[in-house]
Amino acid sequence: MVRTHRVTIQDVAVLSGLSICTVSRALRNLPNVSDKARHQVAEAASKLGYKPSAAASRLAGGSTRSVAIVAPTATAWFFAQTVEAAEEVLGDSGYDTVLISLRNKATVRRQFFADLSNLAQRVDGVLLLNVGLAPGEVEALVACGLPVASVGMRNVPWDNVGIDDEHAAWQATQHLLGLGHWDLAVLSSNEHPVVTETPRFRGFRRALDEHHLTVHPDSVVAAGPSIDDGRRAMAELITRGARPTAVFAHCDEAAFGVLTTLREHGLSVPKHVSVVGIDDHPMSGFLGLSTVAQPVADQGAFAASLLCERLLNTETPHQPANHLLDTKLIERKTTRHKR
Amino acid sequence: MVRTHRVTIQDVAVLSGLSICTVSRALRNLPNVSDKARHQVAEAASKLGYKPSAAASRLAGGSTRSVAIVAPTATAWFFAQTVEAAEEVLGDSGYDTVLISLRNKATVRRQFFADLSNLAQRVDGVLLLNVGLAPGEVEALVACGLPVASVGMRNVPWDNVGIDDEHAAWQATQHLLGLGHWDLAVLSSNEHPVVTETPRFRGFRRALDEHHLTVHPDSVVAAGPSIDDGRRAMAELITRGARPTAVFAHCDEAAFGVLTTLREHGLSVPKHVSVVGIDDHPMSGFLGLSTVAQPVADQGAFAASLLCERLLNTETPHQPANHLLDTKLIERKTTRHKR
DNA sequence: GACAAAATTGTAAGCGCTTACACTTTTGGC
DNA sequence: GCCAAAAGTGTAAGCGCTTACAATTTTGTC
Repeated sequence: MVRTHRVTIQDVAVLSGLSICTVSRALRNLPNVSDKARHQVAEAASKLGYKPSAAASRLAGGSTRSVAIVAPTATAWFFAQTVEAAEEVLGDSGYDTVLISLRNKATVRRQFFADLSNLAQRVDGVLLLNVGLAPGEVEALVACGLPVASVGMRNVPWDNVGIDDEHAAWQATQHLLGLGHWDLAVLSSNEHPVVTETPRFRGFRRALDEHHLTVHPDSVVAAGPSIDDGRRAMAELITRGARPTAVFAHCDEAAFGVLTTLREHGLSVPKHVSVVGIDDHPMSGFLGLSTVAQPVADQGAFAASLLCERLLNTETPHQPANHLLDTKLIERKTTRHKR
Repeated sequence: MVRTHRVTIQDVAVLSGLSICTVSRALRNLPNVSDKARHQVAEAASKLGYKPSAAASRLAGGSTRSVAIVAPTATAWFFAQTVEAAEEVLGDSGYDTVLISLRNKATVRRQFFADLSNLAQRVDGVLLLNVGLAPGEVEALVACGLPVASVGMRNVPWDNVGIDDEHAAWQATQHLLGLGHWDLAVLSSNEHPVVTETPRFRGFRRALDEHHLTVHPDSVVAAGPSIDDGRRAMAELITRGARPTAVFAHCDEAAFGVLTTLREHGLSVPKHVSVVGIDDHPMSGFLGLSTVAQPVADQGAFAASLLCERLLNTETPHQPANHLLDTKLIERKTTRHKR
């Protein structure tokens, strides 16, 4: 195949008999272009198979036609689902998806925030997935000027889609308490600097409060959203001497890990210990894991569409909204009455 | 925060007392720059916190500093793992990762190949993950001029990292046959147009051949790499009236789905049916799934590093190599002797 | 030292697009 | 029909970088 010269806006201009400038405006649907011109341009462009150069467009002050998706880790089930759903929506709107995984590492995370100004010239917007923000980071994000949208975040000055995490955790915990358990352990997300300040932890605590129970520090353990982290966390709990009759894991994968460790220690579920998670992972049904179901792909797709909207009308002022999707407790076989 | 003017190469040139051109060369480690100049440039650049503009660099014929990772689907465990591992390596080499999921859809897939020339101007290279190639697609890829590397592919004119799929499938099947099973069913990847021509299917068939057994078409079913696909595939098998005493699934997630359906139908594993997969997914241990373990993240990281090497020396001619990593049969509890 | 060759550095012309501004044409009110 | 306002179109100046090629300096040889 011969390396044919790339089709530029110039070619379109010549073929349509108009100036580059008019072509540029027509292509981007800007005002002040006659219908006739628009038509000619559209025809010429499609005939030539013209695709604007992202680099040139960007350099001249236009858009990069790409957005960054930032996730605490890309391997967890929840993130793989939301990323793919978001990627689809973005792709349909003509945006490339630049994946940035923080790999659950503080250093990577710091690097990301330090490089924001740099990021700002490579993408048009940012989609944050459950990225726990430290003080000042919201400001840094806003300051870099990129439109932002997020999944699973709180009190942020941009559009967010999520579930009511506190409520979901409350549902799970309340379920356990309703079954007569009062010696509970909790796996809390390790993504936040302060484990006991995540919304899910708060929901857990609130449920205990309502039953006049208090949280024992030894029953709280941090875990990432993975099976291995769940395993380790439960093992840690046991090492500490905690012998809860029920465990609430902040996500199903962590709950799977908990099940694994419990079995390794000869503790049977739900006979000795009840376990509940959040997510409704495809394996949860098979394993009989009781959980609080949440729509996952929907969150990614929804947040991506909100971001696209922002990207389309950068000018229009906009009141950021927080969209909460429903969660539902699904009782299965890993939870039962305390004997 | 004040929107300060971006630091350009011009600023570095002025501060270092050299010309833009020399700075450009020094920054890219090109020859014909004195050590002294290199030093001054490096110092000035770091003092100003200079980062080259990807757009300008690209437009002027330089690189985009980003590569595309293309996966048949981004949600499967294997791909989430390899993508993250590759993203890390690429990131460390200064490349952004553009994620492209084919979403297991023929239309998306076709679109991707049709848009290759377009892709070529947005990224510097492509990392293909188990993308089944139709005739002509290899040529299309080569023609677009982008350096390519891949994971899990065969007979391709670029660097590849993978396992010996045929052998892995043979290992799994041989294990089943060795246990006395002769009525086998197989879940084969649906990603290829011809299900019975995937390497894993060939390994399956070869093992049968060696035992003078033949493959019955009703015992072959297509499935994607997901639990749900595995469920459906096994259900389909049962609907067809197949009553195999052992099932080989092309990946662990599909095997999980098989387990699910079997239980729904009152068939117990391994009493009635033996099941074996490939992967060694973190859940497989817990579920007792017999499987052929493969290094997963390693493949993504390795392929990414090979691609980076290609990217560094585009000029140097290069003999593409196929790197095969080892696999290992892990016998657990879902396989046992046929009664 | 003189001079050619080699090494280093600078000049300037783009890369393909956006956009301020100038210019031309159309529209509409009287 | 006339004229100002509105609408449409074109000109040209960059955006920040790469890269021929020209200009300059350094090196090495006799």
